[in-house]
Amino acid sequence: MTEQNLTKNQDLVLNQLGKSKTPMSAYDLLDSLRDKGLKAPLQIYRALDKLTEMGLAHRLESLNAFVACAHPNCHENELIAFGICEKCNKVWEFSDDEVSNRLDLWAKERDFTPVKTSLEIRGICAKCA
Amino acid sequence: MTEQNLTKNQDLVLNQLGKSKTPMSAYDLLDSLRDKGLKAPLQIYRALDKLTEMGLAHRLESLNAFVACAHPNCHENELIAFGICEKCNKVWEFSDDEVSNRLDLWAKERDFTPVKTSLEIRGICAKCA
DNA sequence: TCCTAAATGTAATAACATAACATTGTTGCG
DNA sequence: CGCAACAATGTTATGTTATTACATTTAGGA
Repeated sequence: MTEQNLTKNQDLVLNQLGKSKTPMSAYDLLDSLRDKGLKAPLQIYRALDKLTEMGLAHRLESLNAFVACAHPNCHENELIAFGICEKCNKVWEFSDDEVSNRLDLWAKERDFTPVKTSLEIRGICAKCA
Repeated sequence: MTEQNLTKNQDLVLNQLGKSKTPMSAYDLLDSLRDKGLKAPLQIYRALDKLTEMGLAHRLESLNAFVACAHPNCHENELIAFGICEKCNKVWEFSDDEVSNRLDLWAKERDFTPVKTSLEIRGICAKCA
């Protein structure tokens, strides 16, 4: 079970992320959750830290923003890639074993121990083209 | 020839990046270049924009920092990947056709038009292990 | 219960990035 | 040459993202 007990703030943040069709920054989240009593960035960042640690949310490095995991039961350790439409801001989450393998190989050849990989394809989606 | 004529600020920034063994943030660069007359963040950011556009420098999204291109004559359009040691901060720049192909395939299948892809493996290098 | 670890609340500040606008430099063309 | 057009620069102010520090509260186990 991935749905371990979330704390109040974590639950608020994850829910808000889940409702959004596009990535939200920490400050977007803060604005949406003010009426739920959240007042400071740190409350958001702390929740996001835990959620990303648990694999329930992901950080998009190239946007400084966050999304709820599209596959809440996904294996935490595999490489997750994102396609991001720069027009409509929608995000596609995917993974590709071939890609994972090639990157693992690169790492093995150099005795490099991967901790966290980010792979983000920014572009224009079919609908927006 | 990739070494088109750089402007004064671009040249200063690229040189400074080239000297550094590790990525530098825009503000790191600003601090290093104050004695050369640079005073404002925007001067740095503008130079970096052009340099990355030309492929002479790269932005590391997961660090909000920049490096000089390791292969100044590299083809601009191919996918560039980075290994980043979280201990010593060294960066390895590489590319992998297999990975590129898989990502191209993903995009083609969805009529997604890639604009810029970032691929960053953060971890611990052999020396730091 | 009592202790500990985790989570929370709050204020202040640090780090990263851009907007707006005035000025200067460069290029090419009539 | 002289002017137009555009690129680059300089400067101030401001916007956005993220963390430090420290006090307080909560939840769960011995």
